[in-house]
Amino acid sequence: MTTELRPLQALTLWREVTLDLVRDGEPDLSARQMAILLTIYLEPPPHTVRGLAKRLGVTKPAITRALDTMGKMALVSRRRDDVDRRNVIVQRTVKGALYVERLGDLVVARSKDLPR
Amino acid sequence: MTTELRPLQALTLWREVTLDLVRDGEPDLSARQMAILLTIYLEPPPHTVRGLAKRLGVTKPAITRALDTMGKMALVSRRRDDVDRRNVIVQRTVKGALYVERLGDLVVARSKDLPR
DNA sequence: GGGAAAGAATACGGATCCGAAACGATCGGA
DNA sequence: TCCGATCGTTTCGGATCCGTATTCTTTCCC
Repeated sequence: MTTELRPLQALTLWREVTLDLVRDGEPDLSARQMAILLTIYLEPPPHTVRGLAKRLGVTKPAITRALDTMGKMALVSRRRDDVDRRNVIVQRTVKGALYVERLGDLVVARSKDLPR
Repeated sequence: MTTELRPLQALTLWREVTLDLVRDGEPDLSARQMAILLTIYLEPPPHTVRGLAKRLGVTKPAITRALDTMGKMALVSRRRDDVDRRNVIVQRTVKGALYVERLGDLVVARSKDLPR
């Protein structure tokens, strides 16, 4: 189906899910980090630093930093590309998959209870 | 209607809207800032620092800082409460209303084009 | 009137972020 | 082989963020 969100419903959904993310105690992901994480988990690999930078419209160091931080959180990992050793392949992790899965459930749950 | 998002649709929606926010050049709002902004614009006033801190489950200085930053961006403004001069009332602005309105349109637009 | 309580802002040390620029490693074509 | 191009990381100065603790003003109540 095509969903038929209206603006007030859309904003309410966005607010409630954001509130859930803020309240759960985990350190917040920045918008960039979130965009990177979801891109890695929703789009087919491989994912490189350069590719992500281009897709997000930000500089490469911004991607490197975000991967550093999310790497410490174990949400993603990095590996050298054996074919072209200049490349770094960004990989999924179990913890990252769980995080993304939980976010999906959160959005679904909040979308079920919106104002008419 | 009650929307019937499925997890993959929910995640795709979240990703695309987040990507839009990252790409539009404006400095990103943190999750906390976003939660504050949407609370101010979606819930009936008055909004105080303490009330927002309690609702978001974060400390008061975190709210003060977020209001400082969003105040510089002209997304919100602050005014002393004349009735109880200890309180600060957080107020909406034209620019903030436009920002929120645009976010709503963004979510609506992205929700119209989700995978089945 | 005076002290406790409440509300918001400020100070602090430490962590993270930004973009631009420089740097090292690797690849590939002449 | 060698030299330019590519890729990712690091460095830099400056800005922002965090929570805790403190300060300042105002209010409330005995």
